[in-house]
Amino acid sequence: MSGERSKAARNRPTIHDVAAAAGVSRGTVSRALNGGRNVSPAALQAVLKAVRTTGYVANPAARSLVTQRAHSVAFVLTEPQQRLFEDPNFSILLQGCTQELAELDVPVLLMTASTEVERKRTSRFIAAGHVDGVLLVSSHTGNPLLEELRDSGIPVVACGKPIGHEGQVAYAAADDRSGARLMVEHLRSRGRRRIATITGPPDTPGGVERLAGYRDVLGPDASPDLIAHGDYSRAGGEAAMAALLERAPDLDAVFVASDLMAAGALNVLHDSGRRVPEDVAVGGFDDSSIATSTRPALTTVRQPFQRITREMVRLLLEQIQGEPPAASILPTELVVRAST
Amino acid sequence: MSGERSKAARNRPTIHDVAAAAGVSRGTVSRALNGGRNVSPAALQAVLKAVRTTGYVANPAARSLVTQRAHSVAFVLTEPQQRLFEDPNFSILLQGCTQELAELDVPVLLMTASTEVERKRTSRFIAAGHVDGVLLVSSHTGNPLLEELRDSGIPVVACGKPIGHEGQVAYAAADDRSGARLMVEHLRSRGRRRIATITGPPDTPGGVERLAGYRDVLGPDASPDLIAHGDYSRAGGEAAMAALLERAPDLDAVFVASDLMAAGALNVLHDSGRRVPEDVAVGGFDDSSIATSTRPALTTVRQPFQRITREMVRLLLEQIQGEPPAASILPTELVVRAST
DNA sequence: ACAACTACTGTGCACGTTCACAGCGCGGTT
DNA sequence: AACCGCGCTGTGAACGTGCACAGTAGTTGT
Repeated sequence: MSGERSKAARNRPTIHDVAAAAGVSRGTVSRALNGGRNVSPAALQAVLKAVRTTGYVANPAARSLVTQRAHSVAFVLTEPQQRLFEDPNFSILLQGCTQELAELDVPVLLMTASTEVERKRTSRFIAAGHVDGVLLVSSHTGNPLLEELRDSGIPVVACGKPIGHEGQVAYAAADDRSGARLMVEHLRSRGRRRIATITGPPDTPGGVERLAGYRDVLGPDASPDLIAHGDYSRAGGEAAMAALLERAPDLDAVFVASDLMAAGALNVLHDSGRRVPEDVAVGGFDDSSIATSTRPALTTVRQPFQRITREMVRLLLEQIQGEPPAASILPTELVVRAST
Repeated sequence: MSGERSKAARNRPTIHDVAAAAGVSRGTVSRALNGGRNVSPAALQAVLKAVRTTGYVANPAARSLVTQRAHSVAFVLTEPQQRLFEDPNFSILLQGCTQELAELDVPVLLMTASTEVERKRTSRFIAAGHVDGVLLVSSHTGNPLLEELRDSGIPVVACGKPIGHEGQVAYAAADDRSGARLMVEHLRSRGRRRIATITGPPDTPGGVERLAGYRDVLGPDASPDLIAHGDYSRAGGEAAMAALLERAPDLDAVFVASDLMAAGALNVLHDSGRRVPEDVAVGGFDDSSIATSTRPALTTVRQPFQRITREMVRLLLEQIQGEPPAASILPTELVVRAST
């Protein structure tokens, strides 16, 4: 990254040029542009006009250097890269956070930390002060990155409850447990009696909480035969569904802990000759774009992604302002479609 | 974004601290860290050790200020936001570019420009010098952003041929036309005679080129009845398929210009009682993650996304170094699965 | 009348780095 | 012996901004 300066960089007007054009001093220009307090109306107008004529835009590096703030935020994904484009949830979170922050003129840096090398790089990068805070999308517990970030003192907001760090790390999450209860109660109300479940990984909050909600409703009916573990991937959903059919061929419903896994489960049920929902009812979780694209369309539990991203951003900005980390638990909603 | 300084920002070691710890001067530390030329082995070792003990990481803002380089790059998406999580192509491009650049320690800023407001914001942001270059993912022609960027003189690489700007703007693209030919020839070789197509929007390179490839093969057989336009969305694919069935109920194959639209078309064919591939063969384009998740799995044309992203990054870095914009056209490949 | 306050303005300094330059010692050539 | 070139080193300046401070003019209060 060296060589000729681009046309954009060359001759870019500085705050001095604006001051000269407006007939005031640098300080006045700076004040006029940052809040405009203690600036006379005449000076303010002159500055604004000079900004227009010169095409001045403040140099972010110079500003960062003196304010000790990067004025940007990192979105860090610790999941395998595959996930970003297989599971729409991640894109939705990314897009929601980006949009939310764009309105505040805060750019989002996208970083991944799925391998050891990437984690080191990301960690070092963040430690360098490139960003003021981190939006961390990492479901698996035990990832060293979270502790590294916490130790470095940089504001962090996790998406989903950070198991083992509750109270120390801010987070926003849907109420997984009661969402799962909603779904399982719904399946029961449809007359289903052999309700199986495909869970998320046991080291993720969604894996734990959604299973807990399932157990809340079924109690002793939640036999181990009816519980299979998935990894939130489509292939994982397929494998888990196949295992369930092997162990409990008489099941008449499945609550799947994510829409993507549910789509995999639907394919396996289809291949096994079972009709959905006549023979087996299928419930998902997320209400992602997948839910309406399967045949039949998925009954699912809606995660309020827009509120989640809004809360993540709010919690992060709060911490950047110096407030202590907090948490937000958001309600879920049952969305009934054709699969139950 | 003001308030207390975070723990990370407080007491961060500077190059002075490293110099003091190593018993050398700032200049020597700087030289040792940037290439290490004209530095004695003893000094180099001392500096490296001091860096380790102090935990020094260079301040990016200070570096940017003096080098006049942001050392970062923007990934700008001008499509409707919906697309980012509906169509895996965008996530793949994003993830590919991010990974490619991460290895060079260049962070990627994600920005959208789907509305007028966003475009203005993004344009201003880029003009401010936050980034050294732009990876532009914008299929529709006539977007003012491209001209704004070109006028500002910042290096830009488009993904897909920028219609009307060839030769002025660098780009990387798959060879859409010959890819389409591959698919239509394949359908013919399967004995299909009434081959329809669902195109992309006529103001996109994929919309134009893939249709041209279809016409190349079919010649006079490409009757208007057999051509429907989609918008690269799943819903668009559904609508186009429904229209085709209306106009040409005897069709026995469809070449769809994207996997996502093809998935929509499959659903409509399924709902209309037609069997795939027995009654109607369906070919997609992209070989995205969707292709293996439909039932039946999609025969499709593989876009070499990894090479595309690699080329985009290469072309961008070249321009940042001062070289003129160039273009890369990459070959496609037919992937035969169950839908044909 | 003078002091005290308010509203506004200009100036020096600092942020942390890179780069150009000058200085140094040392070995080899004139 | 004086000179030159070479490898290495330290130092001052500059990048462009925000902020603290000092200063000025005008207004209010006693």
